Amino acid sequence: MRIGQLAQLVGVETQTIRFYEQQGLLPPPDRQDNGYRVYTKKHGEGLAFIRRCRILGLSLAEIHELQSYQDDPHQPCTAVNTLLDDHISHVRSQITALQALEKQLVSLRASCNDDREVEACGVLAGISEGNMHQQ
Amino acid sequence: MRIGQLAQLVGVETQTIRFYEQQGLLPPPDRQDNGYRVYTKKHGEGLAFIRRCRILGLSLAEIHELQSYQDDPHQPCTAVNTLLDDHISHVRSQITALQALEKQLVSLRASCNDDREVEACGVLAGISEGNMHQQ
DNA sequence: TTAAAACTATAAAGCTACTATAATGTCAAT
DNA sequence: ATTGACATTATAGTAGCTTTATAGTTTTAA
Repeated sequence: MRIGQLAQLVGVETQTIRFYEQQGLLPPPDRQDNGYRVYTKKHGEGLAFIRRCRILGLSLAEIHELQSYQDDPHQPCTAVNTLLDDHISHVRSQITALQALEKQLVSLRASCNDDREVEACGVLAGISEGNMHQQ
Repeated sequence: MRIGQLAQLVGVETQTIRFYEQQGLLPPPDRQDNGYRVYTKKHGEGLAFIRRCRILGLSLAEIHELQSYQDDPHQPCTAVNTLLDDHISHVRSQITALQALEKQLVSLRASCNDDREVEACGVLAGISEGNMHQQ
């Protein structure tokens, strides 16, 4: 199959496929006489793997790491689990940070209503004066 | 004051100050005969405002928008409040997405322990087969 | 048969918000 | 005179693509 079909199959843009190849995440496929890339089912699986990892929030570097484990199937999978554990704690700390931020924003928003002039806006005043009661 | 002092005062790097100037977020300061930038208290306040906005997660474009409101102090501050409301809902949807992601990751992690070979790793199998029970 | 539409190729720039590096110039102190 | 701390500009790098430009190929329609 050619790049456009693969792209449609997995739901990405063709440029994204070329980009992954360039980044070393997808093996370079064979070429037709005209230079067009020819993909196999294996490529499709590889690409789908990458996309699912991306949906899980893994970075390209982390995906690369997972692929290196796949290439050596008889080592223990501790490293895989550790990678995931690290990622989970990363996601958790992001959540915590965003929740703290939400609190700050909501309390800032409560310091104003819509019926004022910019000059007297509680939100702008709050930011300007640093009344963001941190943490 | 010169750029280094301003940087230390507000807690940013000198390059960041030049960057904000280049992006039109800080007004270009006067220069000494040798070309060095000379900053006033006003610049300090402007920079502090930018930094507090950044801590609140606002983009440079949003900060720019806020500045344009500040320049016209007698219009109603509805737009400011709307900007903040939009940002709050943005943050909330990020939190929601990350919480869903965390669930997915945790259940994926539960499908494996450390005592397997990569070949039998529940995590890798889960990603490969798309057992990520979405949503 | 030919011309347009659709697909492919490469290379390079753009996006965000900086950070880092390079090469150079200025100033105070030793 | 030279070292050190500071300043200047210009350029590239970061992540993960997306967009644009330019060009060649294949397929479809007139």
